[in-house]
Amino acid sequence: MAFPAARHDHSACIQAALDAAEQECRRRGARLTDIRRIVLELVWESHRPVGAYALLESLGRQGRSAAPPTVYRALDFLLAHGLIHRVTSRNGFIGCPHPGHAHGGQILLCAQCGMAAELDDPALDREIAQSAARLGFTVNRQTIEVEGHCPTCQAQARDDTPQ
Amino acid sequence: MAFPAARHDHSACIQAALDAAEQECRRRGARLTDIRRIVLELVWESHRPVGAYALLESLGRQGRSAAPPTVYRALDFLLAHGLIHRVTSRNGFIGCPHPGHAHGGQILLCAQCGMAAELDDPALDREIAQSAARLGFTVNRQTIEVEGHCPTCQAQARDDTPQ
DNA sequence: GGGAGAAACGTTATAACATAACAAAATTCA
DNA sequence: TGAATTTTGTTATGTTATAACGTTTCTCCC
Ligand SMILES: [Zn+2]
Ligand SMILES: [Zn+2]
Ligand SMILES: [Zn+2]
Ligand SMILES: [Zn+2]
Repeated sequence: MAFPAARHDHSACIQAALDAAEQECRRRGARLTDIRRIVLELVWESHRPVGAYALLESLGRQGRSAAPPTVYRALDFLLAHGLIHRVTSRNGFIGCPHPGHAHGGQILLCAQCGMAAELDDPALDREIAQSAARLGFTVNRQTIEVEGHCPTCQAQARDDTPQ
Repeated sequence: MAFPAARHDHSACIQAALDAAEQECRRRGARLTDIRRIVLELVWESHRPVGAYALLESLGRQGRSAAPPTVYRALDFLLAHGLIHRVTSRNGFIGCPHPGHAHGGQILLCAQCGMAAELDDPALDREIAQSAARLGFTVNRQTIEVEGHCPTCQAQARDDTPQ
C-alpha cells in the first residue's frame, strides 16, 4: 500500500479498481449498476478524498445530473461492499485499492497535497483491541485517520529549503 | 481513563473538568469567559458526544439563547486549548478529562449506550508513527475513533441473554 | 412470455452541521 | 481615558446528509 507517487499511471489505478469492484460484486452477488460504477470511477478520479457534492457536480459534467440521494445511495452501496472508505475528518470518500481483503480503515492524509493512502497494519488493529480490552471494551469498528506529510511533499520541502 | 460507569457521581466529573479548565486557562493566559465556561459545562452534561446544535438548545433552555457562531466560537476555543475533543465520526464533541497532558485523540465509543472514553495509549501513537514511517510518511495529528461495546453494556447483554 | 415481488432510481423537500461578514460590546494596557 | 485588541451578537448563507414517496427496472417463478 505505497503512497501514490506524484506521477504514476493513474488510469491503471482506475482500471484496476473498477475490475476489482466488478469481481468483488460478482463474488457477493451484488449489482454494480451504471450509477454505482460511475460514482466509483469518479471517486477514483484522484487519490484525494472526494465529497458527495463534488461527485454530484462531476456527474453533472458527464451529462448525468442527479439529486443528492442518488449519489448518497451509490456511496452507501460502495461503502457496504467495501469498495470505498469514508474519511470522516474530511467528509469525503476514497476508493479502496483492495476490496474484499478485510481491513479496518487506517488512512494517511497528506496535509500538503491532500493525497490519501491506506496503512492497513494488522498490528495496529491488535494493539487497539488489546488496549481497549484493558478497559473492558470490545471493539467492533475503528476509524484511524492520520494527518501528516507524504514522501513526495517532504522531498519537495527539502528542495524548497536550500539552506 | 476508565470507562465511565453507568452510575457514578457525575457532578464530580463536571466540577473536576471545570476546575481543570480554569487552571489550564490560567496557565496558558487564556480567557475562560462566561460563554466558554457554560459551553464546556454543557459538553460535560454527559459522557456522550454532543453536537453544536444540541449545545445551542441547551443554551436556550438556560435562557442564554444564541446563534450558531457563538457556540462554534466557544467550541473552537475549547478545542484550541485542549479542553474538549472533536468526535468526527459523530459530528460531536466530548470533554477532555485531563487537559494540558498532551495526547492525541484516541476515543472509544459504545455503540449501545453512546458513552465515550479516551484511550490515550502512547504505544499506539508510536506504532502508528512507525508504521507510517515505513511508507515514508511523517505524522502530525491522528484521529482514532473506536466503536464497540463498553463494560457496562456487555454485562447487560450477558444478563439479558440468560441461557 | 406474464406477473408478483424486490431492488434500484428519480424527485422534492428538509434536516443537520458549519462558516462568512460585519457591527457592537467588553477587555486590556499604556 | 482612550486606542488597540479580543470577544460577542446578528444576519445570512454555505455545506453535508437524509426523509418520504412515487416510478422504473430487474429477478424469478409460473
Ligand atoms: Zn493512481
Ligand atoms: Zn503530499
Ligand atoms: Zn461523569
Ligand atoms: Zn455502553
